[in-house]
Amino acid sequence: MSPTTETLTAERILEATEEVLRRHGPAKATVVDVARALGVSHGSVYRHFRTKAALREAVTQRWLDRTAAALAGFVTEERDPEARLRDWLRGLFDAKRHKACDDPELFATFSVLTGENSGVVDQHIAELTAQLAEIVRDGVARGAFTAGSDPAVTARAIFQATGRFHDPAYAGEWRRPGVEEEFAAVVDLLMRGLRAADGGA
Amino acid sequence: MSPTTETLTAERILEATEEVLRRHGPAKATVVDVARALGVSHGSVYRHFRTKAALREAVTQRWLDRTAAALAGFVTEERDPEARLRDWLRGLFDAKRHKACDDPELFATFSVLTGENSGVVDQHIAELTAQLAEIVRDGVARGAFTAGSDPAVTARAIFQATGRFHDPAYAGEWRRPGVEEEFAAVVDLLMRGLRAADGGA
DNA sequence: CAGCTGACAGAATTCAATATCTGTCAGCTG
DNA sequence: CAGCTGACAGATATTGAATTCTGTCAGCTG
Repeated sequence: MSPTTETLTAERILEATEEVLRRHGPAKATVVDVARALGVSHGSVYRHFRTKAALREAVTQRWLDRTAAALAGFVTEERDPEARLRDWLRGLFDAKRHKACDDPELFATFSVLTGENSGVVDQHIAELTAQLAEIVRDGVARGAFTAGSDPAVTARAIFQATGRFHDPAYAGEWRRPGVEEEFAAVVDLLMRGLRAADGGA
Repeated sequence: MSPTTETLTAERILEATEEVLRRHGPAKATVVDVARALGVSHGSVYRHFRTKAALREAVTQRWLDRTAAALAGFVTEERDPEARLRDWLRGLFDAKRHKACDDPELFATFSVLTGENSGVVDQHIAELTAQLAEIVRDGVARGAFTAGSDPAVTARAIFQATGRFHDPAYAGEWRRPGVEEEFAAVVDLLMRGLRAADGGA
């Protein structure tokens, strides 16, 4: 009765766990459900993940890593740093907003998971701000930006200042009319603060 | 047995309700408790507030109004607009942070209340951004700021960009070492974006 | 013998019975 | 008679007994 006869891998378990979470939600997804979906006993799942918490953490990490990977492209491009920075911020906002608006239940599920796994989230945020710092550093090197002192500090400030447009806590606001304008206003203000004093004029 | 023999006023009920909330927390504070604290029957409380929700809403508003009033001073001062803006933002951050750190339980209670009363909170935020807009408008008039288009839009952007330092959702972060620097970095970036192009040089 | 199974103990959740609370109102009281 | 009381009905919350889940492990299977 197994869905497939492939060997049981961590990857397949993660896949099944995501599916179970999608179907049952975070409160009712059990590891027995996951095992059933894979056609194995739940004891087998524990061979790959020490605890249910570890399994959920791994799913969370996978999810967050996908987002980070999608944004990495903007970092290495050969283009105007300000444009790249704007695109990166917009990319993050759009990605989150689409997830939140297209499938609110799934998004709520992952909001619960991220709430449970602050360590993984901290790591994710560190990765994102590192990407931002890279763009800022490049902008400073090219004379497009004036980063106060440390690009990493500036990057963190940019990330925090735009929190309303990527922190799941604010997901409810992303449907409201006017968010677009609010996003633009915040980004514009930040970009003006970031531009080199000579203004590129 | 009444604590006092004064007539029962809305004000006295609000006072007692705050006390009951402080003692019992938001989940266990009942209107019977409030009535008992005042030495009256709970029916009397309903003479002044149609529902328990209305009572809690009024308490919430009182609480938020106090914060807003404390900041209003910075708006009308005759000083460098940038300094006033910085002081206003710091004032908001310090006020919230002290409330959150000095009495975490009470702060949690009010976080629950604000979560219940989004209408009142929206009004409070509108008032705060109006104060900000006033400072921005003044700064533009004096040639200290370049507000992109509408001071109100800029004010909203400033408020949202500093959300991490006043939104109760982030209260947990306010104890961490480094918040001070993060706050400074965000505010500096915003101030640079706000300053007139001539830089006041 | 590497990997899986399924019975098991203790932890966590559900559910229904019970207790408490909200909001109303007829009547009391000063 | 303006304002308060307290009994009441329906709604909500609490409790603890019964179910379900997690995590382990001795033994089965290919």
